[in-house]
Amino acid sequence: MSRSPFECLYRLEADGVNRLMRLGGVMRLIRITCPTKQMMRVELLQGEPLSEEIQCELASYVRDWFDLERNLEPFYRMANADPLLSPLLKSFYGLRLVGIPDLFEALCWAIVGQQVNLTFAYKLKQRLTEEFGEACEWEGITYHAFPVPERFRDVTMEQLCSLQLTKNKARSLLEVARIIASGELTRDNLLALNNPKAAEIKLTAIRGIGPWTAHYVRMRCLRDLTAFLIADVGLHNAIKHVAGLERKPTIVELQTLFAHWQGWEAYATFYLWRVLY
DNA sequence: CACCAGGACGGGA
DNA sequence: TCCCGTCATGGT
Repeated sequence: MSRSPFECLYRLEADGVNRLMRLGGVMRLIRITCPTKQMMRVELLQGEPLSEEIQCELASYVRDWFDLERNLEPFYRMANADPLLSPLLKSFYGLRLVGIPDLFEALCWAIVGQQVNLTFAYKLKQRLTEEFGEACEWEGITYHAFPVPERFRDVTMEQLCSLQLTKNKARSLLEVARIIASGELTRDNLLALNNPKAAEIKLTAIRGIGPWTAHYVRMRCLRDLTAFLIADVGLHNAIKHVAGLERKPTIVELQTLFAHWQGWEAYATFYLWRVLY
């Protein structure tokens, strides 16, 4: 969670994380801590108590966010026997693939992250969030939530470009907002396809969404662990670093590696990314 | 000023 | 289908 100091959608504080999120149509501020290694506590920081139904919704969001239902033993068995991954287990044992359960947020994050360094990508996300998202203040800190797609109905390309998005990014963000707001594209639809390739085809049909973005969304939102970011510059650099190479790996070398990670490509990628920060 | 960054697209072979 | 030039914009 501490990966980026520029993260604007949650705040780390005293061994826990605070986050503003929409629950049952209302913005609520929640806090998550781990009192013991076996327990995660989710509490409400302000407002009326949650109904039982909304409590369940929140619980399932948190389970999804941190991939809590996943049995990682098979991954660790595979990684232990892998020369590239086994050293990572010592440092990151227990790390789960942090998700982005909201499809619109995941797509936007991937779009702003295309071909720019992460520092700048975080800035773009922050500008979008502060400009169009909801916010609340608690104990002197302002918390922000990522905007909902409906918020972009009357937003123009020029507005987005003034936040330093490129024209292509502005255009595809507005298009994504439109088709999600209209119900044309939903996370449940993509999951119901129950077919990674079909989901990829559906996503890449959108202008501005290429293979990298589609796999990124499969990995972070649809929780498809076979997603592989073969063209990801960050992954290339991570492998170069871990393997002690003088150059970045070739596509063929990457294909060989991914072949060894069958079924856990996304976790391997997520663990490798960690060495960069 | 050059090169890089968690790419996408379109034209041509 | 595959390769390659081009676009685009802040960081370092």
